Amino acid sequence: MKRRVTLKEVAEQASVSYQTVSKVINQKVRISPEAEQRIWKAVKDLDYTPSYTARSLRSQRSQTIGYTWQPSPPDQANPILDLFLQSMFSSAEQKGYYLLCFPHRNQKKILDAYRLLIDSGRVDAFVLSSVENDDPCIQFLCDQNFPFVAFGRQDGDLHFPYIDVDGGLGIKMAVNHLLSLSHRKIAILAWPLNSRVGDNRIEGYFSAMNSAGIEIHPEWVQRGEGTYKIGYSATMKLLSLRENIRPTGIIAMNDLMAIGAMAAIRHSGLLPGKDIAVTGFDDTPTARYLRPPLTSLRQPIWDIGQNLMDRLIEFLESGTYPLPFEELVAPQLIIRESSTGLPAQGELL
Amino acid sequence: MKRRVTLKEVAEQASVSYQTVSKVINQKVRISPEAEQRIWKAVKDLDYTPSYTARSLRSQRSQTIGYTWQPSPPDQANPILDLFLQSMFSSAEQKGYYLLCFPHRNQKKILDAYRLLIDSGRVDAFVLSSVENDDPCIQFLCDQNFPFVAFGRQDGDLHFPYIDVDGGLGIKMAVNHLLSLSHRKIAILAWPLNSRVGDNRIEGYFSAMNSAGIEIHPEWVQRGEGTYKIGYSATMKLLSLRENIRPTGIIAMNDLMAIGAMAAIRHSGLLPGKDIAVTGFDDTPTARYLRPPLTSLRQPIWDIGQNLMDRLIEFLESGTYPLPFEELVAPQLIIRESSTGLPAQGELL
DNA sequence: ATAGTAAATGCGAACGTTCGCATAAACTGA
DNA sequence: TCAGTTTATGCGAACGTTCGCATTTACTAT
Repeated sequence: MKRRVTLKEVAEQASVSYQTVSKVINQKVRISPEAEQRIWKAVKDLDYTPSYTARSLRSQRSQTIGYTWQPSPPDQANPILDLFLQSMFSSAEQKGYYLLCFPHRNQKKILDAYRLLIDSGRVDAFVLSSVENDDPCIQFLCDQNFPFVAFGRQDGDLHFPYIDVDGGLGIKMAVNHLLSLSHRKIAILAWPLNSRVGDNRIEGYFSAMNSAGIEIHPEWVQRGEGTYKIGYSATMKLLSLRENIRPTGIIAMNDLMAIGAMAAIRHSGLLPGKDIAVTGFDDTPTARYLRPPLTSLRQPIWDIGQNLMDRLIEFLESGTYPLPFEELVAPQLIIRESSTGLPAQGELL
Repeated sequence: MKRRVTLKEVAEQASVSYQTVSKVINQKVRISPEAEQRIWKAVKDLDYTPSYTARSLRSQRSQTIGYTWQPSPPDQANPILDLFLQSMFSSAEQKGYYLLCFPHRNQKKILDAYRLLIDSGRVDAFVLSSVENDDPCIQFLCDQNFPFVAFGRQDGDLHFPYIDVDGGLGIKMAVNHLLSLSHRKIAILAWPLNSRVGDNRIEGYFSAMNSAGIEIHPEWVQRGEGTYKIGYSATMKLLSLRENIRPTGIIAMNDLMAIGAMAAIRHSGLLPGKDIAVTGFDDTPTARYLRPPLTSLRQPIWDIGQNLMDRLIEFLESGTYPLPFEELVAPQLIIRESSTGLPAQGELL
């Protein structure tokens, strides 16, 4: 490991004061062309790289953005957040920022982690994802007036810059899709009460069904954790309803529940897609490889990550957030055989 | 945003010099109990947190580890690396280190990124993954004598600390599994020539087949990128072989190719699992939800990430790597219906 | 020519630590 | 009791920058 090249050495080589070199490098001052020439040459010859540490000690900025996310259980990896990460990187890198990732254990410890990162001056801002109502982190960062952007919104009085996917709209699209295929008895596999994301999404179901003038039978709303198991058992319940209210279409709030639903349908001697239409949410990589391939809602994750990062950096450098301060984007319905019963065009062989 | 609390303020409050406070905090010195008491009280009262930046400027260490990985294409997310990341975080956090992630574009730019991170003093070490032969990053870091550990090995003279999964052993396990099910004509969907990982894995195929005294028909070795499409088309070729050499078992080097293989088998009017046994590699989350569920090789990613990180930090703090310097770990064969034709015990409903 | 302004560069200080050495105080043992 | 040793604390410097102000030099306009 070679020794570090400092400003002073560059200055000596270029026969100017080291402070002048600093100014030239940061383009803080106009200087005679010859001197500038000399300085850049010296920088290049010596292969000088500014010390990040010294720079941020002096300027009190770390050029680093903190990010944490819910680790998904090993057997249930979250490809969406993987993509989200990548998109943020690619955006941050171009502007000369780095991402500092740290793990997310229980809610109590996470606040300490934020505090430490802020107090020790390691990060200039945060990105949050998987925002829920009453998320203490949001409250904390707002209180501290520390810069951040969020992937996900929150009900309530707090105002902060976010981008979120309009889950209600997404579900509405799925319901309308089934309606257009002449389904009338449509059930939903929803999340437990009082989840912000879940509430948004189910609202879309109510609204779409209402618009179509369909009365929702209470049994059609099944709630539970978004697991395969719940999807399976809830669907079994639905299929055991008496014939005149037994659903012919099932909307699941994520792909995993939809997969469970399809298994339940098959085990009941029915064909998912043909006899009962199923849709998921997230369009996980698995969706297209299922039998039948799963109709699902895809979120524009890449754009969201890039946008969030761009806005955050814009704020850090200019002091104001670009508009829109809050934004809701629409997911895209990817139609496959699990809802139509027909192989989709251009899909896998 | 409140102003930063510094050592000097703590010192004043505790009526000692600020350097003494520093020493107490870092446990560099013994001091009278009363003074120590006062100092800790002041630290707590003022809610003092050392400035990370100042600290690392002075001590020339950043307590930060750099990590980069190949961004997987959006439609083909890599849940394995997601898990790998998490395991490293959880290990690093406990020791007070952070992970700085940065994206991985083309090979040329990545070297510049390493250089910048090193020269600007932002990281103390790196973790590499997806190591290939002749990886220029490894060469570079070895040349610079900059600390790093790798997930993956390399053929050649370079010595560096790594952990790798024994892919050859994994494939051997899969082949032996099929042999034990009385398959004799076993084909392999392999990667293009001259991929280190691919070469290791196919070696296991050759070796297992040899040990069983089976002569490998050249057509049984199909090569191509590890995509669904290649898996599909290669399997179509295999199925069109004349009956006496048409394989009854197919080993794929990743799950995606195995999925393509199963689709090809089904489209040929055969049943994967029953008529033709198929195995994959990686045990992606998708594997268990396929029809039939896919037999696959699972890598102990979590342990690997933790181990690598522990060893790296150990090195940073003590100056020597704990043994073993190089380690090969075995994957685990997860047996499901795609190879046996029978529903596995304890699997999904 | 001469004050007045603009442009080019230098200088000292500061950011908040850690580190080694110096010093003062207290304690040992004959 | 006094040199010798240990223990507790303080002090100055350094890490490599950036920043604002001071200074010098050159240039304009009367």
